[in-house]
Amino acid sequence: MHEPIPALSLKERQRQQRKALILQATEEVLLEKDYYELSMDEIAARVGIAKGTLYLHFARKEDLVLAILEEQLQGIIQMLQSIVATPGSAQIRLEKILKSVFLSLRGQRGRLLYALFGAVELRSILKEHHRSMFDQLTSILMGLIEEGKASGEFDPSLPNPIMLHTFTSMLASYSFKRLLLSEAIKPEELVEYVSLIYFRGIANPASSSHPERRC
Amino acid sequence: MHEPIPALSLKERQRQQRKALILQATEEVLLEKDYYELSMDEIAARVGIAKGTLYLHFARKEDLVLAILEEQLQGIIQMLQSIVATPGSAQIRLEKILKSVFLSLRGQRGRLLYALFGAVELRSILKEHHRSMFDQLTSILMGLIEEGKASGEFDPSLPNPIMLHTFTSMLASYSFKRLLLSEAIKPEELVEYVSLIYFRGIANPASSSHPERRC
Amino acid sequence: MHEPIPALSLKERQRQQRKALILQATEEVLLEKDYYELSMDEIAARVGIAKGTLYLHFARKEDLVLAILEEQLQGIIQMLQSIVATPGSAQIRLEKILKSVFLSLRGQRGRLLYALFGAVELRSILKEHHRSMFDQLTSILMGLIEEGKASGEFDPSLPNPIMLHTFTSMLASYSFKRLLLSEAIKPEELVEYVSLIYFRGIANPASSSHPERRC
Amino acid sequence: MHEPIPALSLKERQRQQRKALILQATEEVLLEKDYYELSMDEIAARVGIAKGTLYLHFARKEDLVLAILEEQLQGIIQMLQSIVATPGSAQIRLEKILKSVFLSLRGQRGRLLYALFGAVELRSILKEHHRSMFDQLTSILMGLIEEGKASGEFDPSLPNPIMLHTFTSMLASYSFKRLLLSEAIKPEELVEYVSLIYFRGIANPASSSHPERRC
DNA sequence: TATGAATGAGTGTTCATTCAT
DNA sequence: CATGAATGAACACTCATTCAT
Repeated sequence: MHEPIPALSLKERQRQQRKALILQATEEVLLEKDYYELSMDEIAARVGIAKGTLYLHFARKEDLVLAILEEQLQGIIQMLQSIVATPGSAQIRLEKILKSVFLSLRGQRGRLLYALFGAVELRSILKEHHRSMFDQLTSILMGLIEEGKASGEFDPSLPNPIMLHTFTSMLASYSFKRLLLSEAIKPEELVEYVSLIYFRGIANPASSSHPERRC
Repeated sequence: MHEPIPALSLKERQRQQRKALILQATEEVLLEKDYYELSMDEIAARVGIAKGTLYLHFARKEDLVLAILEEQLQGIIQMLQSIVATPGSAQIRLEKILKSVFLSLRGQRGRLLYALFGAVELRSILKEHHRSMFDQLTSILMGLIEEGKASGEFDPSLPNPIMLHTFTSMLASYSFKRLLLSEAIKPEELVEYVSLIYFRGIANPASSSHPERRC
Repeated sequence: MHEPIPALSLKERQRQQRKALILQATEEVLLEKDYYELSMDEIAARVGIAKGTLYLHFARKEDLVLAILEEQLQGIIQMLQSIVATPGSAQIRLEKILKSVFLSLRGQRGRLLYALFGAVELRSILKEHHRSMFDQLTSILMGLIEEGKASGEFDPSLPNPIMLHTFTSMLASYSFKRLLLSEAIKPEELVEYVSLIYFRGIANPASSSHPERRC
Repeated sequence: MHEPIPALSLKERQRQQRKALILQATEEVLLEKDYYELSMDEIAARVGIAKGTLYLHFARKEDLVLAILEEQLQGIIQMLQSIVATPGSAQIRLEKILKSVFLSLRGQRGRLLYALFGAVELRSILKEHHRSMFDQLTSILMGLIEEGKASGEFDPSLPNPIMLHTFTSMLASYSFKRLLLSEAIKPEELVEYVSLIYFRGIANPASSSHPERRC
């Protein structure tokens, strides 16, 4: 009489487990093939379940990919939040974010995200569906930028959206991705120089925190 | 009576016209769908010709898209070259390039290029085929950057590839594209601020050309 | 309660049934059209299933036809083997083979085999794939011929390959096929005379078994 | 006023020449590809004329192939007739025919004929169309057989159709064709042995012309 | 007359989705 | 609930044939 819930939860837990397995298998495949080459057959085979079973968890192929995107975005948001919660100036924390993203580019997560991003950019259905998560993402970064402005680190004459989008341009840059994957440069080095350019570019000219600005 | 050429040209002109119509229709569709959703049936229907006719002009779907990509890249390369040939400092010319690209983003050309770029990223076949054009493109920009370094405009301590890829990150940025398409900002304004950030970022600290660096 | 097999067999039986239906329909069509005119659409329509279903059983059109060829060749090989295992002289058994083939010519099997044979001759892919079955087939006949020679029935001065191929020329003769299908002659009669010619032709002149050779 | 015909003939001659070129090109292609791989495009290209022009000479692809078949059959008929007109016994002349056919098997004519034969056997349209030529062909051979019977060379108890079709089975045998193309045996040798078998098989037992029949 | 661009029905094959078991 | 056989619309591509020039 105490808890019918666990009994339900048991099934539910299995269900979630199965769902997680499907997502995981799909991610694996997505690292090898792109969205259009991804087939439900292959996913089912890799999970070791019947194709029909996939549809008990995800009504459409799209939903499956959407779920992965959501998962990944969630991961990024968490990463951002944990970095934001870190002590240090806005610049230091933005640098950490840059570094974290660039370092992830060679790993699964990074490659997966770019793969998804391509599909997301192209397919408006996907685009619409995650506006809120993207908004969350940008508002976290925007918070940091505002902080930096408030603290006098950043140039107050620059419009925030531009500072934000310039930053995200570099975060989500195919140019840098290619550069990193070509192994022509190490992520740490790239972060260093890109930060140098960006933060010099948005630095508050009135501030004396940058040695090269001193006389 | 002294031109056998026009007679030949008549048929050829019609041929080219038809080809242009196909390319144009394909471009239109590509603005709505991506490469994989693009169907030869739809293109034919939109041009108003039979499907088989498409294949008189392009042996494979790939070739059709490749032709568009080539055309667009050619256009960009020409744009870059004509801007590079313009008088002015490296920075001024890079700014012109930025402006030209951002201004094009609302037009067909810009959106088309982004659409293709997505596909290009995904399909290695396309990637291979146009490496030389991409190389041409980057070497033009690299030339400007080297010029700017030689003239003392740009920070000599920054590695050229990083300066280049930071620039292209902004040129080919989905963030800026979205910002512009959202009509939240005018291209001219965006160019102004992005230039401010980038060129401040890469400016030669030893140079006194930038008023905000003076004491 | 001691058979998990029937449960498995149920689905499997249905599967095999469906497969058999497809093969049968394909055979029917192959009696009317040749390999190139055979269309997956028509087969599906004739079986009364969707086109896609065909591909659950045969990955490619080729495989479908190959399966039929294999089936038919297997049947012939078994027929040959069972006749070879029969008592009697080599000549008697070769005659039985001739009779069996000629009798089958009016039935599906015979006509089907000729239809396939045409395609086999033309398409090297099919040719290669079944070389071993053809080899098996000829080696059975060759065995009989060698037996006949060893027993003194056949002329030892004739090269075996020629005796073999002369025999198969008559077995797989379009001329005889046409003659039989024209109903101008009964298979039994044809066998009788053709045997007379062939075995007189290859008879051992030194042997006294043939009355017409006696003085 | 004497002969408007030559003037017409000039055009007509050109027309026939063109037609011959088309036939020749088609034959060339047919030696490489089979009927279904044969494309009107390729023929036109090889002749060096426009595809539409083909249709001024042959209303359908089928007619073109039919014309070649006719041409080839005509050639064979002439060959048969010229051999029949030769002095010698029926057997000797039939042997010449066998030799002539086997020798041609490695050459263009032979291969072409087999290629056509495959298509002809399968496609009833072609089959119907040339019944008369086939009839001519068989009646020539039948004539020789009757001659041989009349002269006492051949066994009078064998039905003529069977003697005829046994002969054509060997003439048009895929088995012998393969044997010859495999270069396992020389045509002359094959003719020798096949003749031995066939003519021994159909020999008149009452006749004393065959040494091996003597006591 | 000769052309060759245009046609469009037809091909084999794929795959997300459904549903009877 | 899980299955996987069945579906059928969709796809890129081909080619004999037509016909305006």
